[in-house]
This record gives sequence, structure tokens and C-alpha cells, in this order.
Amino acid sequence: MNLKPLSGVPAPVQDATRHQLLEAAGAVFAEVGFRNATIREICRRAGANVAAVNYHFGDKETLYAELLRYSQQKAFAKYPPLLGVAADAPPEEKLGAFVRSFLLRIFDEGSIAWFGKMMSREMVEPTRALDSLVAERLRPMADLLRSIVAEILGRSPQDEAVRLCCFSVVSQCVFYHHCRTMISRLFPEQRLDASAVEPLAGHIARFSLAAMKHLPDPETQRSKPGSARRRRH
Amino acid sequence: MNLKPLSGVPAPVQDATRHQLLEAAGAVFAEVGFRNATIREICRRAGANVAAVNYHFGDKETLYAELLRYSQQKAFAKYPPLLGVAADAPPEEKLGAFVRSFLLRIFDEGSIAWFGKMMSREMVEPTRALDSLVAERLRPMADLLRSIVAEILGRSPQDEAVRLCCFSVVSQCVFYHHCRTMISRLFPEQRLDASAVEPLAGHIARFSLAAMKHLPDPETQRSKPGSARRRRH
DNA sequence: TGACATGTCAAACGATTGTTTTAATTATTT
DNA sequence: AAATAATTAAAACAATCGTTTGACATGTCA
Repeated sequence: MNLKPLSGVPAPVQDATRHQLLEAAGAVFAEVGFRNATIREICRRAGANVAAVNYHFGDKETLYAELLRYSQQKAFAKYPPLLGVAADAPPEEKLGAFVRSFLLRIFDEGSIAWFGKMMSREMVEPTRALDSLVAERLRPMADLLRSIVAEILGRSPQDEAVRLCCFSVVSQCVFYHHCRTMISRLFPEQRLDASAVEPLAGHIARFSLAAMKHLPDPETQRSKPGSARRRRH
Repeated sequence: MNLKPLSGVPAPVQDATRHQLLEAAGAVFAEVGFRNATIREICRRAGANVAAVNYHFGDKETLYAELLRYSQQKAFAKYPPLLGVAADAPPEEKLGAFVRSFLLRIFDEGSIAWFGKMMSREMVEPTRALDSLVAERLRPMADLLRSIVAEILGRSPQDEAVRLCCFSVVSQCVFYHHCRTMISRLFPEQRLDASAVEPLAGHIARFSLAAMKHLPDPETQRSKPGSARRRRH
């Protein structure tokens, strides 16, 4: 019986097969998702035997989980949530950076985009691998956005209005994750590559800031001083 | 050799097995998606034999396509895109109805929600059945929203700003399609049932209207009279 | 009743999948 | 060089899937 190497320990990089499996798996998983991906196709692309995945990673699910972490670190290393913006910058500037980094991670090409594509599928069909990702990366991201929006609105991060505005901001970003198919069908004039990041990020930031600065208040909330009171028909 | 009935002709409703297969398939497809769904599970729930799907529908894909149309008609019959709003109502009111109907279709329970759940998966993993759906239902919806937003912005429906604002509006709605999993993990205080429709629809409409009425203009666009000019840092 | 189309059923087919086995090969250490 | 561990390779295993088959039941119409 073969003893498999303990996964999790930092393997020497010279382990070429293992690394090529990761790279091949990234392309395949990002393209067709966890369930549709076949170990045979991954191994074919990696130039390895069918048994290679089980030898190096144990099983398909572990390979997937390890890849999700790998691609996440790669994407956030290149595009951190606030890019280079200083911690004491005005919240409007932080929001712009948050949005731009989000889109940059989506529209980058090759291995950087793996994480986004895998996340799109995790939303609809979560894997066990999602749990640790939420705790380590996604929850801090959510808290960061909450604090930015809270500062812009002048409210507590736990406020309902803050939560709803976070949804509004994030939703406009993930939209270009999930709905690429539909966008290119219904709006073929919309570019969906790296050149689209600046105009889209600019729009989302402007749209959201304009909304938050001029949001009328429903009955249950207090008005921000200076903003117009209620516009209804 | 058995001759299968021509699918597409309006079958007499007394065909009990066929109808029960549709109902069972709706639950299964909406729950686990096309690929994860098994004919055996569908037939089990319908109380039918494994061969029933092939006899009544030809194959799994045809059953899925027929169900997608079936569930779409059901959902839009109950919640049309503008609900009851008059054709000459102000665009702000139409936008509110558009958003509300969208969320109602998402958060309704049972068979009405099938369509939304199936669409979530179609976004990430399109089926051939999507093509006709786009032409018959989704494109008219997109054109409707485009005309509403164009009227609010006072621009042509082909204007880039109109397109981007359509994205912003729709994205906030479909967000509650795709990201339910993540929302309930990161914001467990957010309700995600029918009782959430009114507050969410209200927020999305207010947020979007406030944004569109106070949107500063980037270089490439003309300013709307009365709105503040540019706010950048 | 007999002929025939319609619908249902149990069983099997053929293909694909993740995984395992077992032997051969390569690399490393003694 | 010999011995031992690590890695690769071909083949098969076991399970699942969509689909088909052919027998059987049911209903309809002559």
C-alpha cells in the first residue's frame, strides 16, 4: 500500500507533477465546474496518469479544495481588496478601490480568473470547500465593505440600511461574474474583457455613491442631515 | 417499437403520468440542476417507472426544456413584469413594479420559484433550452427595462449610461437569486423569504432612483440639467 | 370477442465516472 | 552497486447514469 504525502505541508516546488495537476485542474474546474470536470481530462492536460490525482491529492474533492485556496491566494495577492489605498483614505475612495479590485479579479485572464469562476459555481452549488473560504477570506471582505458603507452613510455597521447598501454594491460587481452569458446575449455591445474594468468600476462607484448620498429614508430609518426628505409618488 | 407522442402539441390534461412527471421534474431540477438531477429520482417522486420520461418526453433534455417553458409561463402569469401598473404611468412607478415583480418571482414558494432557480443555473451553465427563452421572454424584458431607464435618465435606450444603469438595477435583483447561499452565511440576520420582498424591493427602487437622479457624468457623457457636476478625488 | 394502439413495468445495455490495484520505473539513500 | 522509497503506468473495479428492450396490461373500436 502506498503512503500518500501529507497534504497541507508545503511541498517542495520541484514536485512537477503535483504542480501541473494543480494548473490543469484550475483550467478544467474553472471552465466546467467541479461536478462536470473529470479526473481523466485533468490528468490528460497535465500529461499525467489517471491515478496521479489520487496519489498526490487523495481524491477529487481534496484537489478541488486545495485549488480553491491556491487560486484565491493568487487572485488576492495580485488584487488586494483595497488595492493600494491608504487605511485613512476617505471612504468614497476606499469604495472605489473595493469595486475596482473586485472587477479586476473577475476580468483578469488565465489563472487569476479561476477563483472568480469557481466562486460563481460555489454560489449556486456550494462545496464543502466553501466553509473555510468564508471564514478566512469572504467574511473579512464583507466586514470591510460594511465598515466603508457605514462610514459613507454615517450609520452603524449593524444598521439595516448599511446591510442593504452593501448588497447593492456587491451585487453590481458579482453581476459580471454570474450573468456574463446573459449580458453577451442581450447586450452584445457590452465589452467583457479587461478593457471593461475601468468604465464598469467607474459606473458602479458613481452609481452607488450617488445613491447613498441621496437615499431618501423609509419610515423606519432616520434621515441624514442635509439630504432631501422623501420623494415619492 | 413504440411511437412517442409528438411533444409540443397541447396534450390533454388527463394525461396524469405526464403531468406528474413535470411536477416532479420541476422540484428536482430546481433543487439540484439539470446535470445533477437523475431520471430515476424524478420518476420515483412521480410514482412512475424509469422508462416513463423517455416514453413521454423522448429524453431528459426535452423534459428539461419543456419544464423551463412551463415554469416560466407559470411564474410570469402570476407576476407579470409590470404587475398591474398602467402603460402610461410615470417611469419611476414602472421601475418599482419591475423590481418588485422580479423579487416576487424569486421569493415565491413552490413551483413559482422553479423558474428562478433554474435560471440561476442557466446563467452559470447554459443549456440549449435557454436560446428560445431568451428570444421569447428575456429579450422583451431587457427592452422593457431599457425603455424605463431611458425615460428616467432622459436619454436614448441605446445610450451607454442607460445600459449600465440597467445592469445596476437588474444586478441588485438577481443577486438574491445567485447569492442566497452567501447572504445567509455572511448576513444571517437577512430574511430570505416572501416577507423580505417589500423591504428589498423598496430599497432597490429607492437606491436606484436616487442614483439615476443624481448620477454625476463621466467625461464621455452629457450632464443632465440640474445635477451636480462631478465629484472626484 | 378479436385486433390494435397506448401505456407501464422489470430488466438489462452501454457508456462514463472516481477510485483502486498491482506491477514497473525512477530517484534516493546506504 | 545494492537496497529502499517515491512515483508512474496500465488495467480493472464498482457504482451510477441515460436509455433501450421486450413482455405485459389496459383501453378502444371493429
